[in-house]
Amino acid sequence: MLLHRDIEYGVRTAIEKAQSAGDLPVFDIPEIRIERPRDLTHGDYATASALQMARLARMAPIKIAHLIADNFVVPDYISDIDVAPPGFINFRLATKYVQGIVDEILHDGVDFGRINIGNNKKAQIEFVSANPTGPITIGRTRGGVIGDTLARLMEAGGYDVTREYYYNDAGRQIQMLGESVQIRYQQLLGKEVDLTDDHYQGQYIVDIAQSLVAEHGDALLDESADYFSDYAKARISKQQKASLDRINIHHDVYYNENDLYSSGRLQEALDVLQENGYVYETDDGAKWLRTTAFGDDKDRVIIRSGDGLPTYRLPDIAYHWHKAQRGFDVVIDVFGPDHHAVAPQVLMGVQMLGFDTDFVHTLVHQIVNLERDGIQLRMSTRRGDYVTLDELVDEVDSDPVRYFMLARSANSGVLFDLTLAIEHSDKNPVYYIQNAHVRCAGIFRKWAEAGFDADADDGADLSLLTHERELAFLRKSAELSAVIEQCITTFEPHHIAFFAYELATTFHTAYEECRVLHSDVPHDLALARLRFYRAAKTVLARVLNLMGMSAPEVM
RNA sequence: GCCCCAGUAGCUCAACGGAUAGAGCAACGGACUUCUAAUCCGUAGGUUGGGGGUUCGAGUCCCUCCUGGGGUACCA
Repeated sequence: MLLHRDIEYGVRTAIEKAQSAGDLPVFDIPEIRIERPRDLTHGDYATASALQMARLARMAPIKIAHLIADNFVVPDYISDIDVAPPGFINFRLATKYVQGIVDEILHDGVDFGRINIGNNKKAQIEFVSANPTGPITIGRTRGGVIGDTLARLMEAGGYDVTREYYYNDAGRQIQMLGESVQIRYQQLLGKEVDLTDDHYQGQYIVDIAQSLVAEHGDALLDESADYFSDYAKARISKQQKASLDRINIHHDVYYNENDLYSSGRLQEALDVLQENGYVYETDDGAKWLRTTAFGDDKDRVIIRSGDGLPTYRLPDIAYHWHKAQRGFDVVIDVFGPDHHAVAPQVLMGVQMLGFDTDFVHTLVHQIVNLERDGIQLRMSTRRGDYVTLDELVDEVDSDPVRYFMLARSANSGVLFDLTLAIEHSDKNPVYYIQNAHVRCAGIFRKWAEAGFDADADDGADLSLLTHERELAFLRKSAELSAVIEQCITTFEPHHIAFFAYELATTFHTAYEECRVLHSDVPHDLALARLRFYRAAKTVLARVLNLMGMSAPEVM
């Protein structure tokens, strides 16, 4: 249950009651925000709504706060309500309720924290969408982690989520890919040909050419560049999927750009744009989209002058047009900083086609830099001098990649510390968090080794869980639903990473003082605590899973 | 030039217009015959880039300037 929603409802009802009794003047009640105060002395939940309403009510905020508190019907999960100057209202959870969170966790298991704000609405998240012209880079990796984590969170929030990858298998870049492989192939067979600056320079192109030589010898010398591009993109795409699999990222739909051509959808989009009067042609034969009508700086070319081929914008517009037609309630595009400028233009195009684009949210993230031993690595995407996802996973493993790519606001850059990421110590948040789960597992191992029944904690007396630190962990656990909600409504999945760390901190402090297998712990208390650690293990695993990370039994 | 992002503790970063701006690392001082010290407890550290404004209340909103990063293709 989302307690803050329930409290919000209670506050609203209290205000309405005070209004109808004539104690408060009648006004439209503004949005009531229930917060989780940082300071424990301010309770578990708090609201500043009395302060916000002071002007509307033309009354002192402290007086309004008291009226709300007096009219608030106290649910059984709340033990205390305080009014604090200048007009805050603080709510404290009842200890019995907090103890009962153990049962709630064990009952819900891997679904703990699940909420139904999505109501099974259809959501589509497009992420990674790297061109099949090279390996997945660390920049794309970040988009992948952000997109996949948001997908997991939205599933936990009751959405029907489709993970989609726009597979760019047409156009000039693919042409360049084919030529690059062809030239390398010819070079390997002794021909004197050279790459131009527009071609792909990476070693992986040579590797692909070498495979072709190994398989076919010189039999492909008369093949067109298309042959080479078809081969290369299939092979690169397969490798991209394998790379993403290493960090637990999988897509439900690969949407091929080529399909936009073969289905006629691209032509249809162009026709409708023309019918709607948003396209004009210049003397050189280029066709322009009148994006200035929607506030753009200048109009944009959608059909090139020389060969009459579409620029990337037209298929992008046709693709998003199709997204609008496919009936998604919400569409999220996860883009890197190199694509952020294009996004508005695409949405303008969709609007020109007659669709409202409010259902689309563009989530732009900033770049990733690497540092090792405190020294930042210099990378340049041009010349193929970049670090790939595979190299990163080879060096630091999957879990640190997932965590560090996530644990920053998308608006901030990530400075990925390669030295820290592989460090097995409390300095490394990845191990700090996972170790909490390992410590739980350790208790159950020792319990079994001591010869006790594995399920001895069934029906344990949870009212014995009175240690402040145990209760603090349970309070923190109960915040998971609100964190999931926050991540979804703000499109900011990084909050779950910070929550995971906070959860681990409250765990470790409890673990320090609340022993199970210790001679001076009474048997009843030991059973209650075993129950507690069973719940803790469940929550920790749940949160790690939401982040796409593993929950190890031993480290 | 224009657009986007950032500027918060020595460093890396949080903070849904609210209470004394928080964590981690680094620094300093403590705690292991322990269910894993891969941990815990404590101390210190700030004019939230500058200047205006809105508000009962601004790191957060508005204007302006400065600095850094990214983008500004008939490539995607």
